[in-house]
Amino acid sequence: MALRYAILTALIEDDLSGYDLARSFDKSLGFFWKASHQQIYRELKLLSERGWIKGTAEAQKGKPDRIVYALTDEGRGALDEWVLQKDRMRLQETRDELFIKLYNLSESNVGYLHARISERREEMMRRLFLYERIRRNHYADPDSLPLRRKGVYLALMGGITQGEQYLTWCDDALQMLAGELPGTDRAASASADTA
Amino acid sequence: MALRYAILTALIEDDLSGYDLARSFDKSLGFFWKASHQQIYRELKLLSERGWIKGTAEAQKGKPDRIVYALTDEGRGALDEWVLQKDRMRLQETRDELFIKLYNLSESNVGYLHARISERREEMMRRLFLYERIRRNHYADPDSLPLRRKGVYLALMGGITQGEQYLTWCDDALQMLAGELPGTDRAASASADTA
DNA sequence: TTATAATATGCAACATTTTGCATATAGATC
DNA sequence: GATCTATATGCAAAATGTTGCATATTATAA
Repeated sequence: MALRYAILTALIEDDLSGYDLARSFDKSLGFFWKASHQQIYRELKLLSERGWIKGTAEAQKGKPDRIVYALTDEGRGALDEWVLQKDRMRLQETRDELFIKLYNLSESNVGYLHARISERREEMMRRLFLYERIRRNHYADPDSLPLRRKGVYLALMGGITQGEQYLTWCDDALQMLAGELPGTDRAASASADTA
Repeated sequence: MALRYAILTALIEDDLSGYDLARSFDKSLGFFWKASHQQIYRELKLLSERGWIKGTAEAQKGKPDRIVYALTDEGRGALDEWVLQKDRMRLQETRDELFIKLYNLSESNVGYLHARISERREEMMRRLFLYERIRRNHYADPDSLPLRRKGVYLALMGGITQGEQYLTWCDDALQMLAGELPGTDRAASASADTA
């Protein structure tokens, strides 16, 4: 259900095509809600049928035509309503397979898990660079932002501080696991290092 | 797919019934993977048919019979394999409706969103109490733990530090939103406070 | 000149999760 | 005696999300 409103939210400021949306779900809003292009196109069709958005075909030079969607008044109204709906908007659940895997830590997988955590650290670093750049460029002085933008700023800060916490955790975990890695004197599970 | 392995993981140390599992997914492991009892019973049936777990009916005094499940050697093997499987175990995605809602911050919902963030703060506080108690009681000296327990410890610390970060964010957000709440001199949207 | 990449859209099948309902026992409460 | 709560298990349908495939245009690279 939330995807529907995430799409409407993305359309508040700009009219976008499905393709644009798919890319914007890899950036900004996508930090808090991921969606594949298949999901997005399906939802766009439904939203269009409902009259919450309106699509307009646009010819392009050198590229296939595209359908650009704009929020309608109904859509805007539905979005405003949704924001105020309480129902099941529970506390963020972590849902992370890596943690389940950590519950199974053993000599045979410590090298593997160490490598996975390293990867995640790198990935999170890259993501934080993006977040931070957006912050510097658009949210340097949060107090002077218009109200809506303050909300976006808070979401962004949520992402940034969570990312920083994650990096710290990765470092601690890597350090602890490094102390358990099979040393050079024990060749038995050396392959786990490079796997 | 991960639920399957989360269940197997929960069965490593103890034999449990579906009911026990449902409750344990409200605690410990459940901090990292949530599941309803319907999901759990269905998965238990599948796992049983596959031979990864084995159920034994137990008569109880004063309560309906229960089926207690134990991990089989095949199940244990499948779990060990899964831990080493790379495939799609991506970086944790936040997936939080509240952030999408924050993108829609306006005068008409600032009171509502302030209240929701307050609630979450309370909920996270309660959760952190639990985490911290577990930590004190079972993981006070992490370096002396056996290897598998070190993994559980790392997961627990992930939950704790993330929770602490979340609390900090809530405080910052509440402060910023408090400055935007409709004051007593503006009665227009006063109802949003109590809604 | 064939192949690849980026743009742009979409269907169908499958997997997973959520929601609503259903059933049964027994102690505790009103 | 009726109702509530906790224990204990489960089906069926709906909603959501993922994966694999399909198609079409044009620029660029090998």
